[in-house]
Order: sequence, then structure tokens, then C-alpha cells
Amino acid sequence: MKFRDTLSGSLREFVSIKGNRIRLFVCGPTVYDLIHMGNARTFVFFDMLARYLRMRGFEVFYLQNITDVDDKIIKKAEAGNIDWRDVADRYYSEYLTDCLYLGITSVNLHARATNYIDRIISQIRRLIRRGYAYVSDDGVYYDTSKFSDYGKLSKQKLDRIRHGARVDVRESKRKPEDFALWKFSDGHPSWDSPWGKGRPGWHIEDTAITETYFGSEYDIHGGAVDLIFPHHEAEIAQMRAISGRRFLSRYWIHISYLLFDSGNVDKMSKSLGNVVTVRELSRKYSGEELRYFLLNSRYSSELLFSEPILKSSSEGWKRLQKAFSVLSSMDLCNDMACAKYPPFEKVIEAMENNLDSREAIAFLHQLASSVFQGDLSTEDLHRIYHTFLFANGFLGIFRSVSGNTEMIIKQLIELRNRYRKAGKFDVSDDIRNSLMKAGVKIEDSGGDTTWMMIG
RNA sequence: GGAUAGGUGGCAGAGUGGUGAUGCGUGGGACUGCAGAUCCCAUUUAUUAGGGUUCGAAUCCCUACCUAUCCUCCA
Repeated sequence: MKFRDTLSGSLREFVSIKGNRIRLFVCGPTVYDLIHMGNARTFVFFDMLARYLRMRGFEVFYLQNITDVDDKIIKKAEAGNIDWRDVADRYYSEYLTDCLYLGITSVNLHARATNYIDRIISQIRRLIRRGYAYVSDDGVYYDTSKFSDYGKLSKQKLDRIRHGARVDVRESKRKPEDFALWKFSDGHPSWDSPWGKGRPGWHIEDTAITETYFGSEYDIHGGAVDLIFPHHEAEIAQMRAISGRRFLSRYWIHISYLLFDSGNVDKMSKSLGNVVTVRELSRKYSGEELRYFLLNSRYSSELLFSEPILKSSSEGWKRLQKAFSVLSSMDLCNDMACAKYPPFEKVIEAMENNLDSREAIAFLHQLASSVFQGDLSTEDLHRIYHTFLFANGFLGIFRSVSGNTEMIIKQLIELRNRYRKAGKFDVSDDIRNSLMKAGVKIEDSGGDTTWMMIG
């Protein structure tokens, strides 16, 4: 398997550090608001990656941090006159709700920053001892001039950077590119430290968390492209200064932006105020539809979003979902591992080539067409069904229902067809409407009636 | 000013040297109690522009223009 690695800037064959065990870390949200589709793109992608790796036989420990102490959380708490912990708790739980909706099931551990204050302090102490950090009048800062590889990930040449291009430079820093490890503060929240009361800087929480579970080096670090500089640059500087190793993470995967076409085309972000939340969309679209839209693109390319675009994507999703429903109702072998009918290699080939989920989806569409065209051998049908099941294991784009529900639906459809044959269309239409209300869409074609879960 | 990724049909979006995937949309036909879906056919010269390399370029090189993003809030 190969994918684009940010540090080397090229496609690299993936080799794990320790056999079939993979340690994956992905930057999670700052819990001060609901997540939007741009956030979802990153989280859905890494969910797919973790699931895929597991299906390929790797044992993946997927760790994600939750930033639960941050200026934005504090600001929100002050504005609403509530405790900052309540803000963090609430939006953490909203985040988990959205993840559930999006079918994100692969994270082993969500690590909340405030549970790792001791480790954060320990890391800062080690950085100061090794001469990589200094105490200033408003906090403890990392001295970037001591770390020669600073800027390597983002390919920035520090002498060419325009300081303060967007954010004012603090005078308490020795160099503009130095970053805060600890911010002095008496208010809430604050913790005691050897240098004074305060709260951690943003970058140090991640290395504290990864060191706790992974040690100083691990396999894959993921996030969106806006975290490359300075966040991930800072993480590398912190951990490598402490460990003396060549790497923090062996591979870096960055997800490109979701652009929002709302008249102007910009990246979707809270600070630009052009967000569409997952919660909002959940009223009109299923989590599977949203996943389909997000995974039907290459992670390394920008993806354009607008409601009309999502809607047309959704039409494509319905076609695939229908094919899946048809296959599910055909009484085919359910055991994906069954050696007699292996899934087509094409799906794996697509994924091995830079995690190209959109190529996998395009192939499923080809299979769907052949299913609709008919004239397939039983063996082909088995293999196609297994390919759908296999792909769905990591794509998570198809809906299915429990055996009991399925039985009831089938019986209702049978009943409806009896009324249809008898010409009692008012009754049969009532049954169809009732099923529709329950999210079951049925269609008559030829002599058969097919059904699928929608909405 | 520096850096990164791009510019492909009406729309979204693949494709790194050998007539351009896939989905949506549009027009026509078949099927159909209705609805919907599906199938068939069509959408006939879609690769930002201009140069260059090559038997051959969306793909490699150069120039220009354009878009998004980063340069210490950000998924």
C-alpha cells in the first residue's frame, strides 16, 4: 500500500514499524461547537483508513485527541456565563453523537487534553532542561531556532516567512515563530506548574497524549492540511527534541479542504462563518449519504461542496444503495470470507493506490450496472455481493436492516402485491405510503418488487 | 513577498505519454395500474491560453492568466 506522505511530499510505500501493529493518531476537534462537513471529511476519511487497515489484517490502535481546553472554549463559556468544563463536556458529547451518525466506529480512544496535564508539564520540563524552551513573562515558549528541522514538514523556509501575515506577533517571544507551551493565567481554567499557574499551549497536548500511549514514535499521523503549519510542525519539534529520534510519525497524511460554494468559493471554516454542520445535514441526509459524498473524492484534492452538489451526489448514492439492496435480497452467500467467491481485486487495488476510495466507488458503480442489466451467472452475483460487502466494511456507505425488520418488510410487500393482483390499488398504495414513511422505498419492476432503506 | 495544491463536458470529479473512468443532469425510446426504478440510444471536436519536446501530450518542459490554501485561531 502506498499513499501520499506530506513530509517526503511523495507517494511512499507504507511499512509499519512493528509488524502488523499500526499506531494511528489523528487530531480531533476543539470542542466548542458542532462539527461541520469540512471536519467530517477528515474524520470520515481516517475512519475508512483504520477500518481498511483492519480488514487487511493489521491491528490498528486509533488514537484521537480532544482539545477540551482552549481560548475558544473559554470565550464561549464567558459569553454564555457558564463553566468552561460544561462547554467542553457538551460539545464533546455532540461530537460523539455526530460521529455515531456518520458511522465513525473505529477510534479506540478519545483522549481529552485536560487528563494529561501532568504529562504536558513533564514534557515542558524536559524541553527546558534540554535547552529547547524558555520562560518568558507571559508563558513558556519553544525556541524554534534550536530545532533545525523546524519548517521541514510544511516546506517553509523560515527566513522567507512573512511574520504576522495574519496574526500579530507577540513581543514576549524571542522569535516570531516560537510557540507557546504554557500560557500563564490565574483565571479559569488553570493548573499549577513549576513556572506558575496557567494552561497548556495547543501543540503540546498532542505529543503528551501520543507519548502516553505510543511512546516517542509511531506510524501514521493524520489531520487536515490546515494543521501542517504550525501545529504539526510544532509537534515534531517538541517530541523530537525530547526523544532525539529522527521521526515523530513515520507517515503524515493530510486531508485537503472542503470548499464551500456559497456564491464565493472558500474553504469551509468557522472563522469564515461559511459552515454547514453535520447536524444540520442530518435532517435531510443519512450518514451513509454523507459518507458517500465525502469518500467519493480523493483525500488529497480539494472537494467542492454545496447543497445542489450534495443532492446530485445523493442521487448517485441511491443507485448504488439500490444495487446493494437488490443483491441483499437475492439469498446470496453472506459470508464475505467465504473462499469460494472472493471479492474482486479491483477494490483492493484502488485502496492500495493512495487510498483511492473514489476509484473503489466507481468500480462498484460498474458492478451495479451489470447487476441491473441482468444476465449474470450465480458465481458472478456471489462475487459482486461479496465485493459490495467487502467495500462497505471500510466505506460504510450502505444501509441494511436487521433480520426481523427485513422479514416484516417482505411480508408487507407480499401482502401489497396480493392486493395489487386483485386490483385493489387503494389498499396497495396505502401500504406503499406507510412503508415510505418508515423509510422503506419500494419499486415494482417486471414481476418483482424491490425495496431499499432511504433517508 | 515566500510556500503548497490545482485549472478536464451543463455540474461534480478520475486519468502522469497511446482517442477522456464514474456519478448527476438533459433529450428520445422500452417497460409500467399509478409512482418510482431500471434498460437501450443520444448529449456528434470536455483537457485555461500560447509555445516547446515527441511518431504521439490532459499527462513532460517553458511562459502567461486564473482558483483555493498556508505564513502561528483553523479539520
